Amino acid sequence: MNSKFKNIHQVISSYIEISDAEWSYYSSMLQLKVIKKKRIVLSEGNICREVFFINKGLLRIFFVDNNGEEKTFHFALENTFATDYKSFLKEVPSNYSIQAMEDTEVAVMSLEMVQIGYDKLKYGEKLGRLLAEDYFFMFNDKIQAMYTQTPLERYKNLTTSFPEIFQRVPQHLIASYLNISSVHLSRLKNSD
Amino acid sequence: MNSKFKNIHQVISSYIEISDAEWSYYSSMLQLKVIKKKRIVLSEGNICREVFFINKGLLRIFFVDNNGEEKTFHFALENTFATDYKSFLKEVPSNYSIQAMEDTEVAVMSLEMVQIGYDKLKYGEKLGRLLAEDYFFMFNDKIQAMYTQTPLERYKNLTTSFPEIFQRVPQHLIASYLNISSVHLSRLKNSD
DNA sequence: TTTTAGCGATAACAAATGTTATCACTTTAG
DNA sequence: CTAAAGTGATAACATTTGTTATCGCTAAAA
Repeated sequence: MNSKFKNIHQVISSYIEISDAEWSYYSSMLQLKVIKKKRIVLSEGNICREVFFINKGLLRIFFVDNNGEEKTFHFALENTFATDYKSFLKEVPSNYSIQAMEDTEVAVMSLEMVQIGYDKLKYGEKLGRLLAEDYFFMFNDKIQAMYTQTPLERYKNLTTSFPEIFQRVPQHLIASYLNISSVHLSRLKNSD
Repeated sequence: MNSKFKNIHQVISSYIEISDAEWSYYSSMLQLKVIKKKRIVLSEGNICREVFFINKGLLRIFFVDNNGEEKTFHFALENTFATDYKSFLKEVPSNYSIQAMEDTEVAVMSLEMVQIGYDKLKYGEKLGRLLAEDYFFMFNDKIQAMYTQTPLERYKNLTTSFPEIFQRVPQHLIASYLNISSVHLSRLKNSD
């Protein structure tokens, strides 16, 4: 069993039962890649052909608004998946770009591999369902936070739920993630 | 075949293959209900025990922010599902309330019924996956709209994508759905 | 090493949005 | 039918947030 895929094995095992035989069959389709810092692995307008599982490092998912400004949609951390799920599954052009914020080691899955998972793994469809549900819940919480919290509250929550982020990405990207200007974030930080 | 469940049958059939035998078995677990206008069918803090499929009418999903003000999260229309999916699946207290905006006819599914679907229907897990994916995509679009569009743009999009809404729900609820004050929405409307 | 580009704080000002109050009009409840 | 509650427009004002510009500092590139 390739130790490089230990993390993704653990995560998948937390969702479904998967036998060693199944895993050795399935994980043989995984590809390990290292993405250099600042490298863009998906550009807006292209079809997203890969799901990245992050072993180490940090990916940033962003899109460009009507004024041509980048908005950071999500920071994808270790042991989570990163992709444009819609573009990937439906094979339509993506609205998103994905960029490495650090040298990042990922396990890569293709669409073919995911579909083989649905068809051939005993609990493949269930895995797909549970993952979609979990990411759905995550988005749900994000929307609720956008509705109910002020930028200052969102900032404070971030400092408690993920303090390392401030060491790992520049502040103006955090501002864009919070959907406020960098000047405003600086003000909020230094005013209480 | 009960004609009251024709709509939900069509929607499910658009996701998966389901035989007549399977459907007559499965649909026998459905319950038809009529919800009177203004009636609240889920209150914040309670566990959501039902998924509603809307035959006719309109449900409003909302939560209460830190200042005690209602925020309208979603308007659920004919031929769509409405629930707090997280509360329902995980059996945890809900952050949401659900209220009928009109006399509303729904087909009701229990958690037990949904789980039987996963286990017993040939493509039950696949149905669950595809539904979770679709609602995930919907939330994804909603987040992107919140990041990239001004309130005026969101308002205009609503007028084109769902014009009837303005006849069916009061404007101040639309304002809360757009996440702006009712005064501000009134201004936007009457200023260009 | 020496530039150059990126980053974050700050000030001054502008624009967007919220708050409160009032009013006319409708719908609903008794 | 009548009173009460709900609804939407509007004005005046307050607050939040964005924009532009500047500056010093640091990190990256030549």
